[in-house]
Amino acid sequence: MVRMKDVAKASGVSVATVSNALSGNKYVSSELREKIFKTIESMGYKPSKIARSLKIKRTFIVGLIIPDVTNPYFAEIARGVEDVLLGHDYQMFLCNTDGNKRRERAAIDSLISQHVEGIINVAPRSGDKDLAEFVGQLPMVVMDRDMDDVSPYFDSVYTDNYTASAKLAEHFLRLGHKSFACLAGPDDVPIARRRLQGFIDKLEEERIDRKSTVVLKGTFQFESGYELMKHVLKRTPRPSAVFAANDLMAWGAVEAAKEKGLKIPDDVAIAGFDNIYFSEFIVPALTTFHQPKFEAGQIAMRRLMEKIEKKNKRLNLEAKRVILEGRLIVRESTQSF
Amino acid sequence: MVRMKDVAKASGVSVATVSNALSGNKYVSSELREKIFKTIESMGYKPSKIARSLKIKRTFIVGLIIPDVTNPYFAEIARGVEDVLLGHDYQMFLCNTDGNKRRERAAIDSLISQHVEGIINVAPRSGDKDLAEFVGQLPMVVMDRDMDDVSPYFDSVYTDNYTASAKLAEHFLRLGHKSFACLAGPDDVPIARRRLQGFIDKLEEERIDRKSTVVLKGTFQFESGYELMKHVLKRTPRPSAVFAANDLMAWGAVEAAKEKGLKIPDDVAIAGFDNIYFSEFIVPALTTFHQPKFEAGQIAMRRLMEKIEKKNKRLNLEAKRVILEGRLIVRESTQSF
DNA sequence: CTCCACTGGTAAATCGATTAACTAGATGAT
DNA sequence: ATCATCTAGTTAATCGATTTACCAGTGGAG
Repeated sequence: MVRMKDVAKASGVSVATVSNALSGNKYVSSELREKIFKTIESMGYKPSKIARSLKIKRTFIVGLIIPDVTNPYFAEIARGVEDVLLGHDYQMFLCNTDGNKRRERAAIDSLISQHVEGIINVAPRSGDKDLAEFVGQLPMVVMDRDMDDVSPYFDSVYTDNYTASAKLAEHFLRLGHKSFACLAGPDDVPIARRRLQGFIDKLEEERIDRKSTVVLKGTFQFESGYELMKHVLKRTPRPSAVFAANDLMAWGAVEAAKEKGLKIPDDVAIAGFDNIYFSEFIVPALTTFHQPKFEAGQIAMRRLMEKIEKKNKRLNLEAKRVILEGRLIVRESTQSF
Repeated sequence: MVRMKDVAKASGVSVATVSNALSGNKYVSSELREKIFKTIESMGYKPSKIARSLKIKRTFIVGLIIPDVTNPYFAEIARGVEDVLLGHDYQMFLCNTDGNKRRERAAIDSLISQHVEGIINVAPRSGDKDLAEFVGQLPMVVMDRDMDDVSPYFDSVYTDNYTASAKLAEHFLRLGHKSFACLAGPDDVPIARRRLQGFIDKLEEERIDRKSTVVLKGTFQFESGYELMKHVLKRTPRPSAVFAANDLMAWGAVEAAKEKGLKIPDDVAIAGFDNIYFSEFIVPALTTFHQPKFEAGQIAMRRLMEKIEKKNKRLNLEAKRVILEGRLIVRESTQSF
């Protein structure tokens, strides 16, 4: 491996001069600079980012923690994050947690000892106290966690899930539905609770009998939606409208309904949440609440970048919340056209 | 930040002893060891991987280069790679290239200067000569590139695309189809050429008139399949069977056909390639050639790990090719049940 | 009683960069 | 002529670990 020292010797200058020529931090005569660049080229010298990082205490690396890249929702966020990174010459460590608290914790620890400059933590399962432990250790932006209690510590970027699912409820009510099933997410995930609550509250507000609403808890995965829907379809009377906590579950529900020979939306209407890429194309196309995933990733990463800059200037940046604008998207799974 | 030096001072020993206690490389009396661990705990010391890397010349980081995580096919490979990594306490840099040669090149350069220990390069667009430049610089495993010419340089893991698509052709022929359309991948992607060739050759072998086969080139993306299919459906006579170069394109083709009010598979049969997770669930479920994506990621990563180990022992490991076993999966998009 | 091997620990060099402090020479103002 | 300033470079300390070479003390063999 060729080091800066070797380049210096070969071009008859000191390492300091090579370093200055490279960084432009101090003036180096164009004569020498040219000479140096030539030997760098000919020797195939590549500066060691490791050594550099050790000295300047910066790595230009961030960590992205998500439950699962295989989930199109998270994959799109990841692309948004990367999009911003690319322009800044940063690298990204990717960690999947499978929604496992222990793995999430391990990921954060590992990222910290790798000296990442910041972390984007998507849909964390860790409690606020767990996260609070890392306050001050490094900048972190939390996504998809719309509880107030994290915000004092870290920045957050998310959709107002409560209002969003209320809109879905409204949509169902407008269509005249009177009996409902909710395929909810895990109880310990804040956004899952919010989505459920927003939906339920709206129904109550409109004086729908609470007993006419079935609530089942699942895991945000396709299989989960499929299984829960099979249970729902065994009930009599059968609910006429099903709200799934995300598109993957809605999709599973659709499959279960089709298997039973039910017509969607006539026999049963189904809506999801997220508007993942594929929801437009499955049959029937899914009614859902659109979340700007790519943009959310960008926003979160830009915010993280700001925090990193500020931190390096020893400035403190107050924690901030960004509430994303989403929108209801009505498609064939709830309404015939 | 608390350094090893601080821990040493606080426990009244030298840094060497702390280091030895931590690594177990040299014997440290249990008395001291305990004391050291206690102060480490109380001071919240976390060893700097940067400093360690600089000294021992290892980073325990690998790079994964893929066209796009948003594509479920690559996402699954990524999970397979990560699965192996996790057991070895490695971290992974993720780079998306969007199939862009320049970005791929930039990714490799960046990864090298980050001192990754190896790279898994999935479906590279770079030519063999481009890649050859990195031979000897670091271990690399190439995936989804089934050309012989890369193999002398780097390990590779892939499916025998030629034989696989021949099987799909056979399947169509068995069903009695006589006129075909191929929605192929980009011409400069080796596996795209192989898939096309395998299909075409099998047709010829069975004396299908070449003129009855339409070949259109696309981009492996949903939209591309959709657009190409629209062109195909304008032709008279309309082909009765469509082979798309991957599931995403097949899916797009399905949508285009449905839009025209065509029945699948009766009016037109459609098959894809890859068997991505969702292909089982779309309607009609897709006939496709299954590739073991997660397992392929695991295999590639295990192989890379071997190469890294060998390299660190100054041993040379010959380049090797792993041909994966896939299988034909027949579903409703080609055959009514 | 000496010598040697062994044990448990330390001092200091090292990895490859950055950068503060310094220097030698040139230029300019008074 | 003297001193301050500027220019273009160098020397050496530093980042935070690992590891080689060394040392002091102990115990056993001869």
